[in-house]
Amino acid sequence: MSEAKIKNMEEFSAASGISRPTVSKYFHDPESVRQSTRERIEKALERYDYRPNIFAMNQNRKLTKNVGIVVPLLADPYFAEIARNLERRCIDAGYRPTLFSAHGDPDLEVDVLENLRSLKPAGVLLAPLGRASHRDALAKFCEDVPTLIFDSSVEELGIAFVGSDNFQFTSHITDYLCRTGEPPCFFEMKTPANPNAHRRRQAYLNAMEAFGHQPQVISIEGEGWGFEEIGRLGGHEALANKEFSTNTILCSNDRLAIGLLTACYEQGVKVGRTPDCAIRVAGQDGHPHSRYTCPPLTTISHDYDAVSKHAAETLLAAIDGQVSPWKSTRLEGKLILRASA
Amino acid sequence: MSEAKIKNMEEFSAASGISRPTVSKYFHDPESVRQSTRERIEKALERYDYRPNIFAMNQNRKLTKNVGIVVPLLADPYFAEIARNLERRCIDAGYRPTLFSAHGDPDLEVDVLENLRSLKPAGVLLAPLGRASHRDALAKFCEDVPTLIFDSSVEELGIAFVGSDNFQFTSHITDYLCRTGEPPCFFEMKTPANPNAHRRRQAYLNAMEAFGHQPQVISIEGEGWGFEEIGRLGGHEALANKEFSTNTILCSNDRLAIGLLTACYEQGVKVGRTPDCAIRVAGQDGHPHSRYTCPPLTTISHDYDAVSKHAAETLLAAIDGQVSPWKSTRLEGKLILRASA
DNA sequence: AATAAATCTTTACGCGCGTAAAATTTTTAT
DNA sequence: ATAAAAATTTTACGCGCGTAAAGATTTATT
Repeated sequence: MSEAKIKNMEEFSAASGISRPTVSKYFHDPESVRQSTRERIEKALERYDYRPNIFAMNQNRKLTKNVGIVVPLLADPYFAEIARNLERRCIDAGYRPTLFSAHGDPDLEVDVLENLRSLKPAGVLLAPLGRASHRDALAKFCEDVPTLIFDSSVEELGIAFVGSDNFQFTSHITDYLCRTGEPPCFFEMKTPANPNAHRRRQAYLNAMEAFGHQPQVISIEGEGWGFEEIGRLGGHEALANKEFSTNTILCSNDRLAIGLLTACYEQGVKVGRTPDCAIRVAGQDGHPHSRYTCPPLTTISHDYDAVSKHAAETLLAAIDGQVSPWKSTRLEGKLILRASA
Repeated sequence: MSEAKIKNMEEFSAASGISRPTVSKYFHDPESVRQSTRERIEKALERYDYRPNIFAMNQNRKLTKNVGIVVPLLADPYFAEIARNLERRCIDAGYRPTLFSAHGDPDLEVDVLENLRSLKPAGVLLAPLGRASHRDALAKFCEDVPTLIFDSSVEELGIAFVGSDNFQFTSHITDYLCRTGEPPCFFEMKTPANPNAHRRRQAYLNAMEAFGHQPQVISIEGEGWGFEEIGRLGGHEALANKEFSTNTILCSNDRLAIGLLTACYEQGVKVGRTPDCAIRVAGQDGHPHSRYTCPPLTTISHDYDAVSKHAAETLLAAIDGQVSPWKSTRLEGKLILRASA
């Protein structure tokens, strides 16, 4: 394939017959050079597999092509999935995404952002930890780097927020549950990591009132990001104490529901919507795993594609100079009916 | 906190009263300068929050402090978990890890490695896709960059291999299953993505022979990395055709087992080790999710900590110049007894 | 205290590329 | 064909730091 080794842009420009500044311009944006020039460069690119030194590039460019993607917990397949989606969109747009996880730790979140700074990113897609985040550090970061907040909003930080409409989520699934059986009680963490949880509780209360039903919220103890275990332990306790006033339980999120399902199993409580079942359980998020619980989990799913598309497009537009006032976009979810409720 | 802004090492060296080359030396390795010098630098570091420009550093250093961590599928919590572990160890050792996922796609795997090259990494921790990997591209990469292969080995590539002892895994759990009930049949993918699967099948066959039992392997169709769905569909088919010759099923891995459990549920087949259950199901891997299946999954778990510790230490030692011949290390797993078998 | 060894300072160059300015060439418009 | 506009080439400098070499200083050794 390739002939003699090219070690820098100087040599490549000689080999391609195009001056170095023009070659540099080409690598910055291939569309910025005349078509005949572009063709000559690309022909040379096929002969020699030269690629500009990324460190030298980034050192001098005012604006790099780096994009940071930061999620609270990469071990959660929900975030892994959305991160994958965002990553692809950035690459396709000619950027270099780098993936970071706060691993559920607010201090680490700050560390990650601090490290990100040194990459001089053109922009950052950030899903904050939420309640536990060090708000001031996030705010300072957002001032310095164009940052789009997704998944869970922290006030009006960054250039915009893109996420799901938690009110619609909970209203919609509460409505479904009310129409198909006993009205649900609401199963949640007392001190949730994520502000979306509060919206969901409120939406549940609103919906129940609108339907003329008596709401019941079961708030369980537990700290951190081990939601399944928290749901399992809380579920055991709630079941043992017969805290559920109805046979239908709407969980604040799918991971909590997964833990609750395990607790139900361990207590011999049969879950499902058939007559032989004792209770119905539903989740919220459309977690990648929700299809494979036993019973498969009825849930309301994020529109992964739409959220990540909107998030990536908004950030990249802002990077390209499109200034617009801070805006919050919340997309609707889709009900996924399965055997659990 | 910080006083006047420092914008480069020149200014910082002036502020700290230490010459720039010595400061440079300090940032390369703080231990390489006299203690009194180190203290003066670190005192200045507290006053001014200067950090060397990472691009300028990497441009000139023969060896960067970058380490790549590449996994086949980050959306799989098993890999997310081990990646997190490796990441931490690299950071603690003073390196800058960057996380990559091939997202189950061999072409992407090559792209990732190609991109990694431009980061001039001091070393790479690579869990290859396996069977589908473009072997030649991996081999070429391993020649150019110190690469430690983990999780699943591809011949004798890289500086070493660290993973789990699949023979021990399967022998051990097969032994357990034989001692506690009917001997198991083996549930696997016909064309597994991962070479470990072949070892496990072979170990199953060996173990069954050693125990004097008739082995039975059920190889199901399915391509790609959607193991749960493959296991579910294959499970449905095997159940419908009554292919299982015994009431005990050992799955090649936990994700397959999770899918099989879902199939069992959907067919009304009760899983567990109590008398009222129709079959027992066991997995292999100690997948983070295996605790929360219904019933919770009996499995044999990787020693996550030991594997990542050994992997990171081996790579970092090699980076530090410790040359040693290629070596394969396979660590034993621990049986985790739960309700499913 | 004298010598050797280790460390630091000074000086200087190079890495690979971005980018600015002026001169030149090519393309487009009139 | 000619002028104007657009693109390219030439020339030159700078980015922030690594690193080498020679000399000066500090520390360790006897």
